[in-house]
Amino acid sequence: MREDRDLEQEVLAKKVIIHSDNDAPLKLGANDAVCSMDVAYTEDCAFVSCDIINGKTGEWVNTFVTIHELPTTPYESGYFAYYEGPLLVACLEYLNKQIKLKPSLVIVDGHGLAHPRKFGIACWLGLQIDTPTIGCAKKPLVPYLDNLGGAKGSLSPMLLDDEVVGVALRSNKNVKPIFISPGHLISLDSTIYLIKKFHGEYRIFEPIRRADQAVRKASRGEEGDFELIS
DNA sequence: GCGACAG
DNA sequence: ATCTTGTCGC
Repeated sequence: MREDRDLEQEVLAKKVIIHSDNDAPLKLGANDAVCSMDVAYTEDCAFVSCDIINGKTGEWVNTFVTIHELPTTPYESGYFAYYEGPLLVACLEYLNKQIKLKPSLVIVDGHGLAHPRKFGIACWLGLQIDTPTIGCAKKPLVPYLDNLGGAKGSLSPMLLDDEVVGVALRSNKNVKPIFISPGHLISLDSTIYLIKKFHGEYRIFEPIRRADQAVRKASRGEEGDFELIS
């Protein structure tokens, strides 16, 4: 009964497309929307945020928050996509209908390839929406080489049976690393390049940080720099 | 064997 | 994820 989902993840993982670092990098222009998403939960509903930045300049465009019913599937490490994934899809579908939003890249709070079966939530979402995705997590799920330098920008590979499936990134001086990995339709090099490019000045990737602030405020009934859609 | 385990 | 204040340090 856990074998089923493992098998399903292994099957779906084969459909995931990770570009080679030798392939052309993902190019983003001023008209490309880069969306970073997060979710907050209350006792009776879930709030999903979608933070949009300009794909060329990285400047903030807008942050939307949508409200949904709580997931019925319980959260389990390794099966995060079954819990939170459908909420992300629902939010994006809603924004597609309401404002014709079509993301060129989606960055999620969780892992992509850097997952025991190479199928983190970023991979799952990428397949669902047929769009490039990146996973950007605060804790590792697979081992990483413990040789990270202390300087901002230092990297060390995350390994799954000798295969590099992501990197630990020292996102700022003297802070714990964050963990990034490609989800779908992107290479590891492009993943690292884009995360560094849009990262900002704190430990957490700035657009994800904004998305987090937006949903937690919205879930508490507070106002902020976001549009609550309902 | 025991605990830890993305959010 | 969520329950939660001040405080030390860069």
